[in-house]
Amino acid sequence: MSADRPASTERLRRQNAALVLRSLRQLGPATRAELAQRTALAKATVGVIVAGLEEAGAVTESSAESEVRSGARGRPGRPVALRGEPWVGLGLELNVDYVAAVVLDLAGQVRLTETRPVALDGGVDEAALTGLARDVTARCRAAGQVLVGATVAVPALVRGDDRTVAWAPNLGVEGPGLADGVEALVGAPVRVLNDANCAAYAESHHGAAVGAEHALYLTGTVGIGAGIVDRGELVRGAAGFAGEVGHMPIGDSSARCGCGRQGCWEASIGLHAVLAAVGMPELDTPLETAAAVAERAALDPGVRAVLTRVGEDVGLGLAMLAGVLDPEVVVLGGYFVPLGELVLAPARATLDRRLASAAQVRPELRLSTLGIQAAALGAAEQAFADVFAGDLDLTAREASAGEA
Amino acid sequence: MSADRPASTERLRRQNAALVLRSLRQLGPATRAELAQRTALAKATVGVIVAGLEEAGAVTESSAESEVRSGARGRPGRPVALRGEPWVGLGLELNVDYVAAVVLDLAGQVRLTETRPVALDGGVDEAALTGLARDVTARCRAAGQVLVGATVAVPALVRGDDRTVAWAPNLGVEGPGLADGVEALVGAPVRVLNDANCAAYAESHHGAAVGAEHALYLTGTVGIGAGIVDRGELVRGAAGFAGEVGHMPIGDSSARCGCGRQGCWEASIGLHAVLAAVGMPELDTPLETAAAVAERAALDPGVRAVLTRVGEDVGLGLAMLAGVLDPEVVVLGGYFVPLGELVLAPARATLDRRLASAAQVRPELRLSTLGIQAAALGAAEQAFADVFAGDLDLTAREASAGEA
DNA sequence: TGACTTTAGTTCGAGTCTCGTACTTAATTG
DNA sequence: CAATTAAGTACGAGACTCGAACTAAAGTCA
Repeated sequence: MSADRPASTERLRRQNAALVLRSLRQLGPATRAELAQRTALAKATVGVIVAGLEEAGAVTESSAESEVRSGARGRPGRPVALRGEPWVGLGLELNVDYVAAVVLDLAGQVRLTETRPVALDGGVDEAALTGLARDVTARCRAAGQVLVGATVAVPALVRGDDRTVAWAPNLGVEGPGLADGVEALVGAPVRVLNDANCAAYAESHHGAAVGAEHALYLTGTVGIGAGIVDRGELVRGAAGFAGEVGHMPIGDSSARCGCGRQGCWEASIGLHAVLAAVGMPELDTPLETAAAVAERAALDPGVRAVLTRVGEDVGLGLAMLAGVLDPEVVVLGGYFVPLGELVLAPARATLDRRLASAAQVRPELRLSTLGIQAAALGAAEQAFADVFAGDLDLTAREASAGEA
Repeated sequence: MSADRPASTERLRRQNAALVLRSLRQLGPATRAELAQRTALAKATVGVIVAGLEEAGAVTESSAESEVRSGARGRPGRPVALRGEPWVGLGLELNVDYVAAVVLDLAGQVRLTETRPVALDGGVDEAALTGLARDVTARCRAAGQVLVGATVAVPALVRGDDRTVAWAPNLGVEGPGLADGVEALVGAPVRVLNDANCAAYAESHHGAAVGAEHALYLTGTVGIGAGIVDRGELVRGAAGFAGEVGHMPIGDSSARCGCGRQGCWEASIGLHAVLAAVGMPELDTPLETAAAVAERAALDPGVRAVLTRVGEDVGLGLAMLAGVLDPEVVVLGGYFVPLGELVLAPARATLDRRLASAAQVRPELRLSTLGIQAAALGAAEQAFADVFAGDLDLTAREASAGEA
């Protein structure tokens, strides 16, 4: 029920500044007059806000390039655009077989991406992540960029405090240690989030679910996880564990799952289930493996049949999730991407059959377009969440950081 | 991503006033000094806000009754409390076998409830609802009460605009007609909402889920529906249809459902499934019917076995929902209430077995305490949502309505 | 070429709101 | 009956938004 904090006039200003920033981010550059229309703020107010943002380095007057209106009547406006320069957000991903980093600027442009494979020797390589974080922050600093925050995506249950790793089956990192470590390293506020949540956030801001306020993201490798976006925000649940869909009792009820039970969804649609059914070996990465399966499917009808069965089970689970959450778009990521329509088509068909009522519209099923960097990108975007919500004031930060 | 509207100083004030109102509602009466502490507002500001609210009739100085501090040192404070008097919210429920109304005051006290059975002749009796609405509003007006808004709960899919009934299998009321009709009648803003959503809202504000920011409500009669509360707010989904859980493929996969498919959850745990399994007839209302079944179960182990099986299927579905949504509390309503532990105990056991991971905590399973009026009560509470969110200013309303 | 029109952006004063400080008020304590 | 303590109020300062008036920069048209 709303934020439980008092509102001073200063907060008022931050909120309106954030409103302008959001407008610029979502609808693109605009003159002050246009901004006043879009935000319903008074022209004078917009003028003041833009001046402040300009001084903070958040926006610039985009030197009238492509923005010249052709046959305009009066004085031409000077379009204002988000500036990519000083402010950046850092997204990191710690996974079992790789670590990744994405640097995103305020304008939404990716400034740097790096992925490093990690030796698969039982645990996760936290050192690889901190090393990557150190390198990337150094490079940002060298380029005169200023971090507004960083977020680490991990394949684990993370508490609602956005710091504490509560359960990490494959990682050796429980507790708030990871957040603390990275924070010390990058010198900016750090969040830790579940990777599926981050990927969902990425898809809704940059990927296949742009424009959808209600989206569902399904990550698929060995395990299956979901990220839920409702009203543009992540649904986290009481402890922060929402989206644990891998062990829903769906699909082949006799399939043995890694968790020790039978009938879990991921035992039917996880990568291992597919490999077992088609008799193929696991390659270095899930994406390579899935690509190999897709290649084989082109020749082998048996493989296609397996994928059809998997698609049907995917559809079954999605029908359930669609009923519960009513998303506008469902994005499939992970190993489903290389398999494409081989899985998507039967999933769509099953989804249609199982929708609860005639009035319900089938959510659009799409493949992720962000690749392996989805989670890190979403993490970087998360770092800007406070800025666009008006909780973090770039103007006030000048003291702690010069601009270019 | 936040509200996309500009913030004026007037809105600022409304927000802070709402903050005070919420504090009074949730934490009870308090002196101005205490309020200042609770809200982090300045003492002076609280003074101004309270004065405004007092003038509007929203609060009074609670004549120092039970609120006297015993051995206090300085000047005693005068506790301020929400006033029940002029401002009330109206909740209505239109169902297949009854219509109900609840009048709730600003302080959260129920001022009036009325339930009227309706003849079961095929369709829903919209006239009964409008009649009830007319009577109740008349009585409110006579008592000098002023409606801040009304909400109608219906067993139907309602669009996100909170007005349009999109799909009502048993009702003859599609489109925005119902909202328009009631609005003309009561002379206050009217919303239409799904009944499970309203009941969930009621439980989280007045019932078994008070204090839980994340709750799940399961309504059970012939059909099964869910209401989802995340971060204190209803999760509605893209079209407003979230919570349609009755047709998830769970339980006995061969069970025939009214929707024409097999294996729907409500075909396993709905009232008809129970009656068929125990060979008992349906009585006038689901609650009476369930009470009869519970009575029989005390003597007949066969009936108990059936209810155990139902409980297990309930637990199976809840395990799935708990994984997806991670609620803190799950409240069972409808016909589950009379059955009580007969269903709850096996549901808990199954839920424990099926939880996705060791870190997850089983949500607390509770029975609804609000009875048949849950939906209407939640609807009434919804009418106050704008007030407590700071979107509706009671102070400004003086013009249109005197006070007692 | 030069007045006229049209739109963009700024300046300025008024109005609101919150906040901190100082002050008044009302109780208890010794 | 002071002294103490805490609640509530009055008041001025500061921050912010807003509307209106004003200036700036283009095109239009005679």
